[in-house]
Amino acid sequence: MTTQPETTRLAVIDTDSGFVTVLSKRLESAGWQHRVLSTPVPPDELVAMKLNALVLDLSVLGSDGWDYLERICGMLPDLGVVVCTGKSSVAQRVRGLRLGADDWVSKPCHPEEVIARVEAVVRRRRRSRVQTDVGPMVVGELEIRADQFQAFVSGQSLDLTRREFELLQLLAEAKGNVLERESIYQRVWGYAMAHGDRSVDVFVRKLRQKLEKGSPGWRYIHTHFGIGYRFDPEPQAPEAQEAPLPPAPTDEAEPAAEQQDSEMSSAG
Amino acid sequence: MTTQPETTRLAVIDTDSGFVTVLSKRLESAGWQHRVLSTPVPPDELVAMKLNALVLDLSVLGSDGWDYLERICGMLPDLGVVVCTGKSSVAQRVRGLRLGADDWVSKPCHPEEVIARVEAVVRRRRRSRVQTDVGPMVVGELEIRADQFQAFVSGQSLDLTRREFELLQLLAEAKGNVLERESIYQRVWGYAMAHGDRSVDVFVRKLRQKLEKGSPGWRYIHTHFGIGYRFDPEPQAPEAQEAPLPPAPTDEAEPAAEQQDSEMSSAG
DNA sequence: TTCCGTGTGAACGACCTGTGAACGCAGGGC
DNA sequence: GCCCTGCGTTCACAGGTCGTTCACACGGAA
Repeated sequence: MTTQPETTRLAVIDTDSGFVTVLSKRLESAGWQHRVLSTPVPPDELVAMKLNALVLDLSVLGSDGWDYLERICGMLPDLGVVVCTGKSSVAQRVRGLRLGADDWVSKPCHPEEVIARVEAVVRRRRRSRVQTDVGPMVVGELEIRADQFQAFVSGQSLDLTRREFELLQLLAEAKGNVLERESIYQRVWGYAMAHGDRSVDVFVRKLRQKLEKGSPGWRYIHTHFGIGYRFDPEPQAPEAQEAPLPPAPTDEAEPAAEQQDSEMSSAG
Repeated sequence: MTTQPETTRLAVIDTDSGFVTVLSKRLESAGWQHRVLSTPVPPDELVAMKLNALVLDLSVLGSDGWDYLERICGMLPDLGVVVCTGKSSVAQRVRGLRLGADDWVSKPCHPEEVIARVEAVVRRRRRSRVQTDVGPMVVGELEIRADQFQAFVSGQSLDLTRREFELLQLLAEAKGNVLERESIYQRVWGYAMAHGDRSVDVFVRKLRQKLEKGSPGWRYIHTHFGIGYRFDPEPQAPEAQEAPLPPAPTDEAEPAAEQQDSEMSSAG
């Protein structure tokens, strides 16, 4: 779980158009955010790109290559750097690695291997990074904090259980899109949903209850009949609702619950 | 954290005596602790060696190589793995890297390059690790001194054992964030947590006992059901405290820094 | 209308966590 | 060499929480 999307942001500095084209195509289909640069970019600009990794052909830089490499690695210790360059000697490769490169591949090389090596570099960097920087997500009155496995409304926890939180997170990340039950189950529970399983429905109900309790006046989860659910925060009654108060947390005698889904169950 | 080993602990699994001899000699003069193994060692034993890195010739393992590689990488996510093997195809290299290897070198190769690549892998791992070492950390009534492997309350040691201290330090550094059991185990014990292992719980209990003894009236470790633990010092009973000390007003002494969230209280 | 999908409440059981204690191992003192 | 002590691991039990399941009521679609 804690599946934060974590797409990889990659830049390629190379002038070898054939190689770059093939690599780009492959990156495209893998869904990586990437950018091709044919000239050495000042380290400051690289910083601004917020990259995860860099594929660099040293030959683009001529004799300044070593300096550039060292500067980059010094300034961006979190950046994964894969040097991908033509023929090289052992001494050159060792020098590059010692200057801070994470890997060194010699052309000609297969794009798939380059990608696999970048993945390995990024994977290792991510794994050892302390995962503190997951920005909270704000939707409607909600603040969804992955680092706390919890959602808040004005600083107040909704007391979600783990499953409830994971469901909410999944729905919120797909904001606006309808998710089928099977897909939800698959991604939250981790395996295929058995036919007739109502777990998703039950959890949606629990989630709605807690959302309603913590953020009345908003509707977050919408049912799509015969399909599944969609997350989309909507203020419900534009007036008289925004008071940040929890006035009488007694039982839900919500008067303004207009159309459907109020309580039915008399025999409850 | 986990402190010390400035030196790199490396194992080499290979039967190529010529290569191994040259490599060993070079490692020797570089002052690395290393060990050469000519047979595949069970993953458990590798764990016990507390390695930083492993150089592995897949051909030693025959067709079990992939399994072995995957198992090792799964069990020891912090271990740097460099596959160093004979001829290989792109597909094989990609497979190895995807299974968790950090690098792949094809023989024949220069020992210096192998060392440089191991260095790069280990560096990547260490880089993000250290950073917050030196200054004593003050949280609540606690003073956590990494240089002493000990925590104090008004100068009085809590008599933490090493594991207890490492657990406390890890939790405290992640202050405010919920840490999953698996993550805690991985980072304190150094390898993947076996299913059903209760060690983390037991140590949390021991830690809580010692914290309660030394700093009653504060709660430090909070349980998050189904997830793990969170460190956040909270004064428990604002009154009835002897208020003995003016805790060093350094940076961290904020008790109620974050909005408190619910945590599902154990024992309460 | 009928059929099927969804909302709802409740109850059961599985799982999770706290806790105490026993075990095995390693190191130090005698 | 032997014993003692400290430490980390493992086991068993207790209590609580949470997830699943069931039965039924409601609502949309044919």
